[in-house]
Amino acid sequence: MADTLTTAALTLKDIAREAGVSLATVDRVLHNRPGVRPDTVRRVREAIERNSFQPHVAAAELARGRARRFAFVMPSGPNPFMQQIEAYLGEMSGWLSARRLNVEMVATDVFDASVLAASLEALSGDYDGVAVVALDHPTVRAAINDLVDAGTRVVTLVSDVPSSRRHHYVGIDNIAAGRTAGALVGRLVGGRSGKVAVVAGSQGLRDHAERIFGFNQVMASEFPDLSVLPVLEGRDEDERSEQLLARLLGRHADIVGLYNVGAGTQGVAQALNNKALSEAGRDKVVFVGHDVTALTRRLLLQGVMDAAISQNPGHEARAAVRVLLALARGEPILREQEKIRIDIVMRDNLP
Amino acid sequence: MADTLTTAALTLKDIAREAGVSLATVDRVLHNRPGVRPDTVRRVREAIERNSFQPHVAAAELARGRARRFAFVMPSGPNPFMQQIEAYLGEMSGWLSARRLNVEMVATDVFDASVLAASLEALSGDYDGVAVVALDHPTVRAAINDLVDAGTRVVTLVSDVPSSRRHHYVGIDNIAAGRTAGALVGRLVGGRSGKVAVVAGSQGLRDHAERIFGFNQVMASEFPDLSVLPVLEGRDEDERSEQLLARLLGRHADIVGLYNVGAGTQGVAQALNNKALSEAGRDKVVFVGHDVTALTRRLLLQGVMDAAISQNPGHEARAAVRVLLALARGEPILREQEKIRIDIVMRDNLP
DNA sequence: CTCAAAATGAGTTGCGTACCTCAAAACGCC
DNA sequence: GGCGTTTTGAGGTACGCAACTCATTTTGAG
Repeated sequence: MADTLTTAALTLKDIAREAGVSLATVDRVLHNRPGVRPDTVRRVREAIERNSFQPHVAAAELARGRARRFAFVMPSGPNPFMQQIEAYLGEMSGWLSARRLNVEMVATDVFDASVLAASLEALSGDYDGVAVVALDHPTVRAAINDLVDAGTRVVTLVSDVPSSRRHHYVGIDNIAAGRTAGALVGRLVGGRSGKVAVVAGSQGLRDHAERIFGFNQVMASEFPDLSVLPVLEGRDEDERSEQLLARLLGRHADIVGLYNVGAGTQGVAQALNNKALSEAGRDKVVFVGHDVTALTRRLLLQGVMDAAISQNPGHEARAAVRVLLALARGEPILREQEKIRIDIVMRDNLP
Repeated sequence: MADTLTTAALTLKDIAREAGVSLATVDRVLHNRPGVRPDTVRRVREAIERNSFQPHVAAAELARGRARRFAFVMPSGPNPFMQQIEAYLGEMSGWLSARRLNVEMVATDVFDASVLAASLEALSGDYDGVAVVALDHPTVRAAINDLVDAGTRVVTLVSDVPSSRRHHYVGIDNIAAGRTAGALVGRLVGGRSGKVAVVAGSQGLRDHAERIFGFNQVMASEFPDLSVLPVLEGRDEDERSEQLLARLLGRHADIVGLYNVGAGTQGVAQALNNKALSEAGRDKVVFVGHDVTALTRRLLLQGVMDAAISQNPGHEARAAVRVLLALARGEPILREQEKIRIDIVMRDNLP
């Protein structure tokens, strides 16, 4: 009836006895310290395996004494999504200090490869772990690899550098996110045929490019009645996005759907709400965008926006910390837990 | 540039000095032990506040010695959703044993109030925390309250007993889940008018009843062109669900949408796939159901199912453990982290 | 076989807290 | 003021591990 999921609590002493060596030797093996014969190492490792021994986290943490230092390297501009991540880190402060973890925010221009790389290099040696919103660029990749070589744990956050040797990526699969947006626009348009507009920050940004790729994939294969118009590059700025989109809406009377890939949501919404349009008796344009912010929340409730694709910023913040901590402790990572999901948020499941 | 989120590491000794008392007195205050004058208690509490002191989790954990025992009281039947929860708990076994946490599974008939209550009462005193998939019934409520009074931490899992004094509920808002299902069916039907079928396990189950309530709310207010047919009670059984639904589909040629509230998904899908129907040249029925399992995953990929409302079972399992642990340690709960979201899962964002 | 180098054993200290004991001091009551 | 009671102080031990020292044993090269 009662089925236990955990094993008895062994200690290092038990392992030492099992392996027929002293505590000191087990300690050497456990921490990869030199001066142990390969054969002895094997014996100790086997004893650890055989008993599926887990060092007591609390004891290990207590014994090492020094606190751990983590750095979060984030964009300096006023980006609501990044501000949310910071806010959620702030909410964890009690959790962090109870574990003697120091988390520092480092603001930098993440869009300038050399500036970002310099910021990363500056952290070398001082930190146990670094989370970075990374630009995918050779210079940045090199800086990340340098950090890793220096023994610092590195996770990329939101935006990945797959070619680097970062230990982990905390963020969503942006191609799948684009596909999801495509499926939503297609389905919510509801059988009408017509054109679909796409507004992005820049196609040079890896995440935006990937989202557009996924979006087009789905539109082409599953919704032949909808044709996707060339991407508007709004640079994530409200004014520019509004102007570009307004012009496009004026030119094409049969736009039935809209995918806003990045920020600039305010401008996009404004262009859609334009009086001239509604007076022309047009159908509502299906509007799918990204992220749940105060603005998109309002737009969803008002019905201006139909769905938001979201990556939970709180989850990302906590996952980054947990992954860095697990890496530093040498604990396994709970992949399922740290995986960031693509959330579809509509009015009725607003978090 | 670098902004730290945590404070200096104080110890109990520092607090004792600050408050002008001895370590022993601080300890007494911290653990609500008797024998301290109210005035002294206040002085100590103030010193703790003033320095926002946090006991070192690792040290506390190490010092208390004994392992903690948690029990998960779950339905005994072969329910895939519950099996997933168990599986995810199994995946945590390393994490658990590194923290000297013992988690035991207790299978019982959660649909029989007196049996469930007896199972709960039997746990009294032996466990630090209990997570229970609870039936909302006065007898169960009393059993939960008894556990709480005995000092055991109790969280309800998946299904809540709001009137009890359980410390926390780990699960979704089922009314909102039903609303979300309604919005999805309504939107995905795409402007067609017709009838909508609803299949539930039983309207006597609190979560099913709440989902249906939310579903009807949205259908009535937002989709006047769709009329909801009386609920079919399939008792979460495949065969029964299939028969009931097949009969309904035969009677109403204009069914355009279907909401499956609980399990029995296999049967529902079979009824929809019936040859007789497809040969009649009917439109596809929009099918929205719950939970991502091997089956619903396949149905989504095949296009039989259009969307699944999901509560992440892995998240629920981990959240339950974390909440119990935080409660036992007297740590604050990260509400944002432990909140279970209503996930909308379509083919392209299948996890 | 010899001897230096490598491997190992034995032991210590300290991390911050929980939990306990015992003695001393402060207190309130008559 | 004396008494018993309550409150407080002082101190110790234990938890499991990291990190270190130093002595001792084993090993392999010459």
